Amino acid sequence: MSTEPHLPQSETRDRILDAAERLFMEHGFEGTSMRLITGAANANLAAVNYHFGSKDALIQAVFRRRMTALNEARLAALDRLEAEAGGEAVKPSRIVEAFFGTALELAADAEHGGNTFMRLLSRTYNEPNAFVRQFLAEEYAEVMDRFLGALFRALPGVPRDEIMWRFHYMMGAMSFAIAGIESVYATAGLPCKEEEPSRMRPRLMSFLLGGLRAPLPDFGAAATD
Amino acid sequence: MSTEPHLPQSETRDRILDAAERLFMEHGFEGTSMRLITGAANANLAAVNYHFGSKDALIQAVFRRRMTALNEARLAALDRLEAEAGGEAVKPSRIVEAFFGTALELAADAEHGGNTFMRLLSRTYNEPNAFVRQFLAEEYAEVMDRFLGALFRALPGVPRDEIMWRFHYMMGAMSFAIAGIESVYATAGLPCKEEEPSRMRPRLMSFLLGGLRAPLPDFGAAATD
DNA sequence: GTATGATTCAAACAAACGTTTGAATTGAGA
DNA sequence: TCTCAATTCAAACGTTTGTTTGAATCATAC
Repeated sequence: MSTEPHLPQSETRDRILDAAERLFMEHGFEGTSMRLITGAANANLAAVNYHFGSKDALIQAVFRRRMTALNEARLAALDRLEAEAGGEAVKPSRIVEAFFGTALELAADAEHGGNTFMRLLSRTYNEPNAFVRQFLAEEYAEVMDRFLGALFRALPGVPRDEIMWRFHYMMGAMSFAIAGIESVYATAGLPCKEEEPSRMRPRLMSFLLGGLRAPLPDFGAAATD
Repeated sequence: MSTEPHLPQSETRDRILDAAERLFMEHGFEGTSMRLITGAANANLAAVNYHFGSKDALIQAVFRRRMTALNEARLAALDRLEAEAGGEAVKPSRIVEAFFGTALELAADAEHGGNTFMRLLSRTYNEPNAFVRQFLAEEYAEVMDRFLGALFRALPGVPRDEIMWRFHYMMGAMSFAIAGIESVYATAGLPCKEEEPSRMRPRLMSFLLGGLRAPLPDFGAAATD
């Protein structure tokens, strides 16, 4: 109150961030107007430009708010594993657990918006929006370097291309896991009850590890097929 | 020319569909204006409304053009497998090959827009746009029914929930495989050369089958963890 | 040629967009 | 009470949006 200048962290700012996070997840960036955001946040239309400067800056703020914490948690988990291993290579399953488990924990937190954010993040992977992608790539740079490097060391016999692609596939599987199952199966007359959060983690993790451990593809045989 | 009324399948119509397909893939539905589409298609602004009626109708037309063929090819492949099996259950790996292999073949066709469309389709999974989702769900209904049913028969010991989730995960992995790897790893100083199309299929298929065959998750142990 | 239906075109429409403005309102310190 | 900065607000800004219009152009059949 005394040392800090004047950063009441305006309650309005947070309401706008929460509303924007949810609406971006539901309708995308271009599909969400400032009037929709400020309306849902019970704020004046001009509030976004006052607090953030522009819509683009708001988008970045929405990501920055959670992304930093997520990536720090991931790096901390990897640090812990590498410290335990003490020079030895960390087991691949532990590395995968550290990366994707951290994300799933955030996605399981529905009360503080973690789930909303992870669904927004999943959605954003497939939106080649120029500056959002640039922003995400910068945020991910160190994390990717560390985790892929750990996997390279853990799987010295496996080509690095192969590891990167499998990691990429795992990201896709996680993305869909978080997005939920109702997307396509809803109208199909199939039972599609939503996943209980505590079941998602072991379910997905088993699949991911199965995929990671799969035998290497035989390009020679398949190329002529 | 004589029996058909007047359907010259206006060359303009196709140019608009091609341009829209590509631009929707790059910028999303809301991020792509009619002026951008008609500009890229060398057509007049009013041409979209003349040939399709509205922007929403154009979106549906873009999907309908390829989706029907893709799903028919999938069903035909499954028909073939079931005929070969002659009453017996089809091997899970063959079922997965039929569903995802068909999609990958379309994605490998870069010349006639198949690749563009598959990337658009992947992107659309994560866009809960109301009426596009409805449209996709209807298009997928029969295919999902058939393929999941075949998997249920092929894996009688596995809970149906588990099969549906793993199929969903596989869709996510395929989605990311088609979208390409450069999304996140670009700025990270990692080698991220694009995949040669012929290598994508065995690479992804090996991962998918590894995930499908993974041991079932142990919910009991993990729930208390 | 002339008529007819299909297609293209430039121009305009109202609505929604992100942003800016300048005056109100607020709240704490002097 | 007065001050001053932070915040809110209604109103307007100039663009861009999807769509419509009515005349021009094209191609074909008579």
